[in-house]
Amino acid sequence: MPKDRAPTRIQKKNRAAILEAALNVFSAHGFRGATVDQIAAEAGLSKPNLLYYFPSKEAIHTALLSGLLDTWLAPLHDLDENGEPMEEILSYITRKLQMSRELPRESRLFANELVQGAPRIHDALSNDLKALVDQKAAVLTHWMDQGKIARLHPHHLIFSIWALTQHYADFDVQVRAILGDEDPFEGAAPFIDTLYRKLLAP
Amino acid sequence: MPKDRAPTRIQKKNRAAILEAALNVFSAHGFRGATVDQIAAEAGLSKPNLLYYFPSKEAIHTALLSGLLDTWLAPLHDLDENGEPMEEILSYITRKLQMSRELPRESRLFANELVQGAPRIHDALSNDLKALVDQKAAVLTHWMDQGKIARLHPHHLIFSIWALTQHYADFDVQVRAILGDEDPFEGAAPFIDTLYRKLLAP
DNA sequence: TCTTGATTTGACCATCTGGTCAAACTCACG
DNA sequence: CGTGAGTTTGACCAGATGGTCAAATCAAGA
Repeated sequence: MPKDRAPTRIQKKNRAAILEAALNVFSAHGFRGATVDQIAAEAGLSKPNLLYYFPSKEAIHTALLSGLLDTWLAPLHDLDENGEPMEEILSYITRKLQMSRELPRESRLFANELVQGAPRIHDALSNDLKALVDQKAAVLTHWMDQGKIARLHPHHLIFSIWALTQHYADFDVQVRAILGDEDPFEGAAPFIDTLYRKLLAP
Repeated sequence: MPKDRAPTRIQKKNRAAILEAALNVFSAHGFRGATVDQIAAEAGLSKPNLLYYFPSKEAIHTALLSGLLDTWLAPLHDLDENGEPMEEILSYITRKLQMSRELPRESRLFANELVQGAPRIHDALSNDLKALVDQKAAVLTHWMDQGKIARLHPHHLIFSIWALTQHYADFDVQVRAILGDEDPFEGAAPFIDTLYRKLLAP
């Protein structure tokens, strides 16, 4: 393990390669289904070499998740209470759907973790995530009080956005098996947009 | 392995116990994350004894999935083209949400399989499931043509129902971490009902 | 009760897996 | 170019895991 100085060129390159490989492998097989050998091979390193950069399989997983959590929650973070309600929400939805298209591995990484009971990120859920969602739920409620959007359970409104957008990344195989050649997102974008325009109309 | 005669009392009991245990373990850890020892222990059998009833771990998984697929798709199957459109759809949604509440293990079993690319049920998706969905999509389209419900992309309408209802089973930990003590389904049922009433109103 | 097939198990095996370690190699810089 | 820190690896290990097998035990019908 290198000293705690500034990371060298090689360290930066290899750490990045490992995290990239780990994202591929963990998102495709889950934590237990992934093997260190597989990640090492995909990163172009030997297993001992990989373990020179991260002390354990768990450490890679943790680094990956915590590094991506911010990215993953950024769109919700950006929901601006001073913006135009309808526009803010629809733009949040658009960004989330875009992330499902462009970052499906990240979506499946979290999906894998959550569906198995989130053993490694339970704390982040009950603390950071809950706080963020509660705060944004308050913003939504405020907009409802003002009559800017229809009155709905704010938490379930947020859940519905997550469910509808992430479905296309998480269950990609199923969606594609059913749609055949049709591009899922081509139809999903207008469908979801229509759905929320109707749902939120005051 | 017993002969292919009618199963004995003991065979029935043990096969059922194994499938029940396997449902617990596979739904909580995914295929690779589950171990035969764990399933055997949960079924109250020794590992060799379990392998006397099923030839391999994979065989248990396959038996479980194919045995549950019908149950899982029954509500969609029951969508009646001769029924009242709005009522049919809302009752389908209600049944799906109820299944999320009452059969969360089954939901997570399929979620685990799907999120990891459905390596073991890919065929069922592209054949049976696709056929069923296409057929029901045609029914929905017919109702739209008649002006009984709003015109929407029928496949995405079905996806949205799956996403919104199964979200509560598959991502249960997350939902509960955010809602705290509040019962998720208490709020989910009216939210989803309202959503589809607004969405489908012609 | 006896017999035969069904059931159960302890012991065992090959392979996989996460992780270690000392030795070898490479790189940057004085 | 020499040197010390940084990097890489072959060999190895302990425990987990899926699966096998012969022998022992059990159950039910003749």
